[in-house]
Amino acid sequence: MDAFASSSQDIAARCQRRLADCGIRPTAQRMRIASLLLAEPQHLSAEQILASLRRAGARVSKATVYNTLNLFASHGLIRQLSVDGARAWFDSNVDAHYHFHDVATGTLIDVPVPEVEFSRLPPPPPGTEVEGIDLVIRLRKTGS
Amino acid sequence: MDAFASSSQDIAARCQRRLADCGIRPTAQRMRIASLLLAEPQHLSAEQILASLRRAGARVSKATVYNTLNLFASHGLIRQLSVDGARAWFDSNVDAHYHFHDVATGTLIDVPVPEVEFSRLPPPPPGTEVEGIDLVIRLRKTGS
DNA sequence: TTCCTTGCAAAACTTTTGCATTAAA
DNA sequence: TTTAATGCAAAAGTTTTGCAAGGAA
Repeated sequence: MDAFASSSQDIAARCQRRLADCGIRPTAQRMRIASLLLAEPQHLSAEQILASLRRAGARVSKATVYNTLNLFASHGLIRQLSVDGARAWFDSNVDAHYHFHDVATGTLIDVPVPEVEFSRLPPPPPGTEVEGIDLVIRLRKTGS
Repeated sequence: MDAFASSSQDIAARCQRRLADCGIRPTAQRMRIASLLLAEPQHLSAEQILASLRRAGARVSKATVYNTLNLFASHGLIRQLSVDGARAWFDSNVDAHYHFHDVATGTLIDVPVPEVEFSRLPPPPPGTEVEGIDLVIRLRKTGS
């Protein structure tokens, strides 16, 4: 089942359901942020989200954007990425996957799990277990 | 050849040589930062380095620590890591390797390249080539 | 009402920068 | 002496927080 169904008019309805499933009250701001982010798999910064909503005429504050993103992330609706130290990226695709990172442009591209296979991985240290694997394949322009 | 030889008294001498090889003037502050960082493979934040040097009685400013770390990184003497969004970590091991990351404690542990084997990797998008692979294996305490 | 959410501004943090002073070659 | 590095303080950028006001149940 795909979290990003292709029908376009009822994104709001699906967002509302997903928030309800998490016990998150669907306020106007939260719905707008969810509708933007969960419309398709993408990577957005807090600032981009704020700018996009403001451009669309929404009344949202920076604090609410951050609060909401942290709230969503804590409920597993989105995932926070640390690819460069400069700022956080919020990934609306929470299925396991990896990333290409174009260092020059900053672009992030999803890499589906089946495209990477590990034939060998180290055992986690005693007393610990693997929570997840973050794989970033850094890209540069081909020097032809 | 190991960048971290085990003789202890001449760390300074080796640092001086490594700076000279990069054409970096070996000032007092740079030597202290290099001696601390390059003494062994480790992961330190700018703040940790500053605190450690001050504790040892060195006269160093925060600006110089940052300037120096950036300078070292740009010459490939150290590597800057982005594992959590909170701050940058500076890795004195510049040989290719991966990391374990204990999310609870923040601890980073090196994973040597031979302990990971990829049997499948996606081709880089057209016009790009792989610059490097950042692999972070996130760990949590075992829930026994 | 009662509790939760929002917005604003200020604060907190990390990192960078401008500029006068100091140290290195 | 000439050039580059340092320290300090201020600035810049991102994220968090305190608190009064607003909205939902």
